[in-house]
Amino acid sequence: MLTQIQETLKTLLCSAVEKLYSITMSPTEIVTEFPPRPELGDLAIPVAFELAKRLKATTEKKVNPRQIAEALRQELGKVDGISRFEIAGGGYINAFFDRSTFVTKLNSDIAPGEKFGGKLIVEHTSVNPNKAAHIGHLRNAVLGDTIVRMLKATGEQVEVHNYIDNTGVQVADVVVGLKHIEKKSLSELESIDKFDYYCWDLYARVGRFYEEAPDNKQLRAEVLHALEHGQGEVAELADYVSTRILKCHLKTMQRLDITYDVLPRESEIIKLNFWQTAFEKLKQAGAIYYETEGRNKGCWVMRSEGNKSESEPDEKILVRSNGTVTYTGKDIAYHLWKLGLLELDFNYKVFYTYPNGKQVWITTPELTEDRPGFGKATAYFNVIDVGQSYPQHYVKLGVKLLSSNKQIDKSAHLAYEKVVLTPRSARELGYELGQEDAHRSQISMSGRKGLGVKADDLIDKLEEKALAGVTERNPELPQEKREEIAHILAVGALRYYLLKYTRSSVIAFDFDEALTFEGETGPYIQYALVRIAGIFRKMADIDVSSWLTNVSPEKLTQLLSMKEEATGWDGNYLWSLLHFAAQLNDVLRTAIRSLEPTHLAKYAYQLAARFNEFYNKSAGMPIYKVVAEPDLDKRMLLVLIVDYVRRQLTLALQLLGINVPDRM
RNA sequence: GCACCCGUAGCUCAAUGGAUAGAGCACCAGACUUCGGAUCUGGAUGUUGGGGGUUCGAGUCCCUCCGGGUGCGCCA
Repeated sequence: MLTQIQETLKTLLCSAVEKLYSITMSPTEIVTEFPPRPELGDLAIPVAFELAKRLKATTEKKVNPRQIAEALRQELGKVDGISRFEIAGGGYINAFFDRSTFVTKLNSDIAPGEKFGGKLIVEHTSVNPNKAAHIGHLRNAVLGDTIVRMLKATGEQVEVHNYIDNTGVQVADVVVGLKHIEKKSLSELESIDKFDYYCWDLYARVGRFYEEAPDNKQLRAEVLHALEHGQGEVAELADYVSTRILKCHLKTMQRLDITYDVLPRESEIIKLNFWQTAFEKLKQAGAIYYETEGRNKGCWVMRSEGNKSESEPDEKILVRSNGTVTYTGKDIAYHLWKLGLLELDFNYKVFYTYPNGKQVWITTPELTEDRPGFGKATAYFNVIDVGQSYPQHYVKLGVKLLSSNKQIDKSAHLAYEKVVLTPRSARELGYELGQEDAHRSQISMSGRKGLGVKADDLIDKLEEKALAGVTERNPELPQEKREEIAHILAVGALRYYLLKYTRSSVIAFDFDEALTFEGETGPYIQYALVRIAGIFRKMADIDVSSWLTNVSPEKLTQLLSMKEEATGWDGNYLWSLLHFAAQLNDVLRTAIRSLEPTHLAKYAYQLAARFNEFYNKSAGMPIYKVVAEPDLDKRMLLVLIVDYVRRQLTLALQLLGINVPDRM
């Protein structure tokens, strides 16, 4: 309903603006906001400020925004669903809704906004398959997964990729460790439990191994060389490592309800010569240059136009002087494929089946019959840490140079900042701080050093703590049920923790903060819904909808605006709660526009806080006792409000990938 | 040296160029014969790092300085 009113007003204002000022605006250009205080109205439109600016620019005349607002108000006249307009402040047009109409038309549907259209590819997680995932990887996966949920909710077709760099240095290093430090054969690996943890430690040992003797690093080059050809014992070992670790990662992410559609591997990109085709296309399009002199002599490079200085042209090497292709080169080839610009396709096979039956596909070197139809997207979104902005810039530049499709321009690098450790959390992990680190406020996690909070460890701790709380409060529930609830709470706590920060904010990981269930946390929001569930357990067979069709608009309006001294009933207060609950769709649009799930997370928390406040209004003076309210109309309205809050809040949490228990 | 990000309450963080800059944590004091206290109410904390500019309006945009982080690989 709220969204409908917004769209109606925007459209009407566009024609009013056209008529009065001969200025053409599109509805999307008209901004609406919610007034800071409810007395000011239900919707504020600052369009008069914008018009004053434009009029000044074209006619040189200064016009008072208030006059413009007043004229627009006259032109709008009477609008359905709006009881009146007021001009406020410097020139806001504030709309007051017809409350009874609004209440009868409440719905919890996500209204599709401006669609991207076609298929969108979201790539996230993409952890090197050589060790256990840590908390930083979780930030990536949770961000990506939430974006996926948001886009799908608005009706977009989304394909989820998790890119697997199975032939890179990191996998090679673990292979060096297995072969030269542990001296393990392939058959001996099978019996190792928690293989990702085992490799976590081994990887750190390899780092030290390289430092012990400079010659040891030669071993890495040998392994990498073997991986290039993709055959032999070393290649088999590497394939075993990356495949088994990948399974570990999938299971870890599955704990947080994160799944993928397809797992493209670097080995197949190499084997199928994606780069060769991409290379030819880039050359034909004049997108890359062969350097004949200078420090990059003998290399093929891509230049970033308009952003180069005399001394150091801004460019990225795609082909080295020895003829080998860089990672960025391969990434460009992969992205050309993503967008259907390569005329080549992978072979696929099913890699893993989730408990709900959903299948994940992986690319494979064998020829297969299956053509699941991956790729050929209109735009891509890459969730990759901010440190890779430079190569990501060239990836986008590359694909744009090879396509005239404007939609591709909407593709984006969803850059996010790292998760780092506070010195305290590093010590809690048993890490001895060196002299340099001791002064720092934050300490980077490092796979090479084996320093980091492993994802599964953290989830275990959260579940353990949640279980203790659930058991304390619900001792009568069977163990299995309590564990199920504890899991839901743990996921809620973790996902909210990772989403409450904006992407550009560095998260300084702290165990106490991550493990709390009080205050601004996921379980706080879940708790509000558990309380609501409690209310409805006591009101099983209530029929609000038939009441709603029979109650008079006058009565509804009265209930939602009157203030009773005797009982404390405040209709305006209830209206503002309802109004806030109706803002979900608006918030979702903001979150998608900015590709910033934080907006949604903060909103969910605020809505839960509003409800908890409402719930506690019964303290001291029993004002809004839903179950015990003696007056039928009042009781029905309270049920309606609580039910609406429940629907909207549940939806908001679903978008964040957080489930709701009925008890906790 | 060049580029990007950050700097907001004691701490951790919010705030599509809009109305009186907000939350959580921590601290203190409170909350009914509970629709569940993982909750709520109250307390007080701010020259939004400094300075200049743009405009009806700046935490937000521009310039500059200070402080912190990251990138600027023929690594991935």
